Amino acid sequence: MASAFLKRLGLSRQLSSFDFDILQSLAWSVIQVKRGRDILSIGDRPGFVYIIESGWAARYGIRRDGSRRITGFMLPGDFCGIHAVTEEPLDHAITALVDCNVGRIQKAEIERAVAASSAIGKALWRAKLMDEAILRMWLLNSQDSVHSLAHLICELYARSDAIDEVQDGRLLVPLTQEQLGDALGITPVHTNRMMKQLREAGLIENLPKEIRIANIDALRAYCSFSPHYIHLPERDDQSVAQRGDRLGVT
Amino acid sequence: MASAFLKRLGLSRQLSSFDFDILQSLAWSVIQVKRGRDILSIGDRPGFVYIIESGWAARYGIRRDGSRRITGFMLPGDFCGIHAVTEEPLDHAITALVDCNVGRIQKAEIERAVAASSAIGKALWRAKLMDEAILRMWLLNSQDSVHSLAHLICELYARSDAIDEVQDGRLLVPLTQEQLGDALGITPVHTNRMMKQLREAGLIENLPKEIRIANIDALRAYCSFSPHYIHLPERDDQSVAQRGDRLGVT
DNA sequence: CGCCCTTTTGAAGAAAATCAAGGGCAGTGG
DNA sequence: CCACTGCCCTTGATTTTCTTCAAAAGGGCG
Repeated sequence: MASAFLKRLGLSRQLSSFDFDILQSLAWSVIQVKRGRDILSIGDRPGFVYIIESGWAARYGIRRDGSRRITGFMLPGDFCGIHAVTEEPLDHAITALVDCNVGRIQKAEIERAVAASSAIGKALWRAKLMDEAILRMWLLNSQDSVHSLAHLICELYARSDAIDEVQDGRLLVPLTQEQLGDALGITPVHTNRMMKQLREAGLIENLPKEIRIANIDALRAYCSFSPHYIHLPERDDQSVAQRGDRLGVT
Repeated sequence: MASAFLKRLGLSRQLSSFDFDILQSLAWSVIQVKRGRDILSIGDRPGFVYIIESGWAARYGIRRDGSRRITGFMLPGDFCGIHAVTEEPLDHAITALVDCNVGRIQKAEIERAVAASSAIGKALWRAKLMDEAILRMWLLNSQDSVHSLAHLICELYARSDAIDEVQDGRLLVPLTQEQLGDALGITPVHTNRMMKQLREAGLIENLPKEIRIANIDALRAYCSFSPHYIHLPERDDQSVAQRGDRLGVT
């Protein structure tokens, strides 16, 4: 079974080895999705749950005027299509922001796993509640663009960190300014200016399609980011010392 | 058991009389919450699931600058505190927008019901997915204030309609302009001006603490509202004729 | 009656969108 | 190898949208 999915659900630390055995017994397959292609489209009734194995994807909707709004990012281990339990057609689309490997598990397999272990059901709930908490935070945080941008970067850092995709305190965000703007609800031009502000404040470094965050603590302080709402095991609780060692800090 | 909750979960039309029997056997109590009081506060680990029996409530968060952002409305039958399954503290608060009667059911009771019937578990999933769909729509729709406001009113109309709180095609929204503004992320002053625009366009009538929508179809057309995303049985599918009769339309 | 809350309106200022143009870099093809 | 092309980033100038500050009017209630 998909390793990213196992890792993601396992983050809750509520799964037993029995639960992992069940998850590993699920039949799954992998598809490759090129950057810019949709993984799921509006109106789909997939029958599968899709899991990002590698790459970044996003949920989005299109407005009346044709503009796109990204309503959430999907990192490795995140899944979509779980709405299939309700038989409803999807009300938004999912697109690959970079080339992705995407795992698929049939809905019936998921239902089998949930029936076999209430802990797995709870882990799925927990992941869904995290999506919801992030959505609420995007709304709460949509006041001024610079801080929104900083907060979004902190979110992506925290989520990447949870799945061990942060190296030496540095995260590469493989997104264009247009993609970030679509997530913040601002224009690419304005996104650029806000990036410049963060850059000149010494909070991020950025190159084309890359943002580097060297000093996450400063960035967090800048936008009052507190990772609790994401409900993921925060590394800095138990291993801030480790990371400090790696960075040669303190 | 709480009648509003039964009605709400029953909207999915996937519950059998067996399921309703289970729900009705759940032990519950009712508390009264005055307008302006919190039902749940940030950091709470409630142990109960709370259900609005009557009145309107809202989820909200407080920003660094002290301003409030409403991230969702709760109408009769809607519930909160279900996050308790994950043992996480609440990351936002719930407040009564008007005087409310609120039912409480112990978490363990809910878990018993879910264990006894997968249909009940699915109904809870469905309700959560509706919350999420609404959050996504708030983000998608946050482009220009007039249309956002119109869209929000359409949402509240659709949700009220689903629980039979629309009379003769007219809905009374018992919210102040400040409360609406907190939900849209705009100032009360600007909310007022946007209301004026809708009023002068003949789309709504409003008095202090009341918005009347006489012609919902015109309002929906104005902001391109389509109720599908709410995933509630739309009345206009099966009973448009009925409502038309009541209104004397067609 | 007087107070508080809500609504309403005006005027000035800030934030973001829009319009427009130029530059860097990678990949493609001659 | 180099020119061309497309995509992304960057910057400036103007306009629109929303906020902020200020003030006043209406209604309900002790």
